Amino acid sequence: MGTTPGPVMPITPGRAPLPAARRPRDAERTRAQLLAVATARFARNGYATTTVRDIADEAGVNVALISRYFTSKEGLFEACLAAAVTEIRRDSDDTPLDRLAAALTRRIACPDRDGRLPERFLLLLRTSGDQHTEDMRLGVLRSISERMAAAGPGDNSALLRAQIVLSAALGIILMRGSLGLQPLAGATEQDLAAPVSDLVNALCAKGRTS
Amino acid sequence: MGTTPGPVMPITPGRAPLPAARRPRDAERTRAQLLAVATARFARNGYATTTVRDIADEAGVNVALISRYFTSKEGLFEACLAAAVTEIRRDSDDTPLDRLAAALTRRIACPDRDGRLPERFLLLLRTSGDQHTEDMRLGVLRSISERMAAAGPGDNSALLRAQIVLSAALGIILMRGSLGLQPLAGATEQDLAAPVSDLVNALCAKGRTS
DNA sequence: ACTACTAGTAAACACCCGCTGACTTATGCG
DNA sequence: CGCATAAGTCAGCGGGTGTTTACTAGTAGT
Repeated sequence: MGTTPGPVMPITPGRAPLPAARRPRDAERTRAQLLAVATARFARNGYATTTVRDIADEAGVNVALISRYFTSKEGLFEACLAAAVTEIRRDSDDTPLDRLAAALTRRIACPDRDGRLPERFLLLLRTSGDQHTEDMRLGVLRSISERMAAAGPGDNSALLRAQIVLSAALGIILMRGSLGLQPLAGATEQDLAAPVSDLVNALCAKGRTS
Repeated sequence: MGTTPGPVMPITPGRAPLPAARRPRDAERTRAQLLAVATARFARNGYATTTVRDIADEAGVNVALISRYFTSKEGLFEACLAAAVTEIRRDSDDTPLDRLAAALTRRIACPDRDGRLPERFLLLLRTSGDQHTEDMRLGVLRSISERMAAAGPGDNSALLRAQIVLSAALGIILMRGSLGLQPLAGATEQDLAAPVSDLVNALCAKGRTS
């Protein structure tokens, strides 16, 4: 805009005059930023509502870079979902089965320092209409519920019960993050601990009633 | 689909040649049909994804009638949500509190003859961005959860627990109707009865553990 | 310093969306 | 019948969407 093309700052052109770690032209960085912004907006507002211009503007880059880096809006969504799925899978495998209730509570209550955990799960509930992303979504939900089913007794209804618990968790996340129903939306991890524990025990515990 | 009122049959133009009670030009009927189709599509595919032309085509009428009868697409959505809310409120008031688990199971399992019950609840999870519809949504969720809270003991956490049960129910409906996760999606009312009963008892029953 | 290459930009394209105004057709009433 | 009115249709408008093409500007290799 106002930066004339003339030699304004005659600093030594050899090395970087900036303090440190400032690369104004970093493809990986902008790519990652695009991914982060898109994930947040897709999770919060859904696929169809979110526009590529909004994403690009918030990321501070040009719209065309979305098509360049991710082929299309749908490609960007797929990349977001893929990243979320691998992260969910990773810390799902790290969770010991006997700590299931506590882990679930933590996921629901968004205890992560950057608050990005429930965002990933919210993204699982968003759809772009593409079949490939639908398969990814179903795949991770299936494997999580299968792992949860292993925590309880070997009933033939164990998987069904695990999926009900998973549905409950996602429902709570949706209610808190997207609908904002009070007092559920404002409940802390401590508030949620006992009820969620009751829920998990009633459906998945080894010594459940029925 | 096949009943086009085109000039195919040159019957006597004086009176209605059709058997009986068939009025091709009925404002209330087309209005109701528009509402039914819109509710189904909004619930299944969301607000932004659904186009007014799709709705009009499926209803078999012209697009302009949506603006005529409901002012705008958002007005149509609001009408759909209002109808769903009153219906939900009505049969929520008819449900005795001690039958809560059974009633919830029935709502989840879609036992209605026309299969429209979970559709209404699914609509509660869709948003158009308008504040007025947001208030309607939150209002019905709040009153339902308050009524459910009255079923259990008078804890200060009763409302929170009731909202968790409600979130679980909506999560299950979403998982069954929109995601299609098996075996949950294919579970019958009988399959769901015991797990849902356990869930409700663990969170809302008078003699619960914690 | 010159050049090849890549990150990033600007502008426009083609399309689809919700909506509208003028028009056509059927119904009800005198 | 004649006609006023409501029900329904048609074609097109602005506007916003995702995407592309042509361009500029930094950066690394020699």
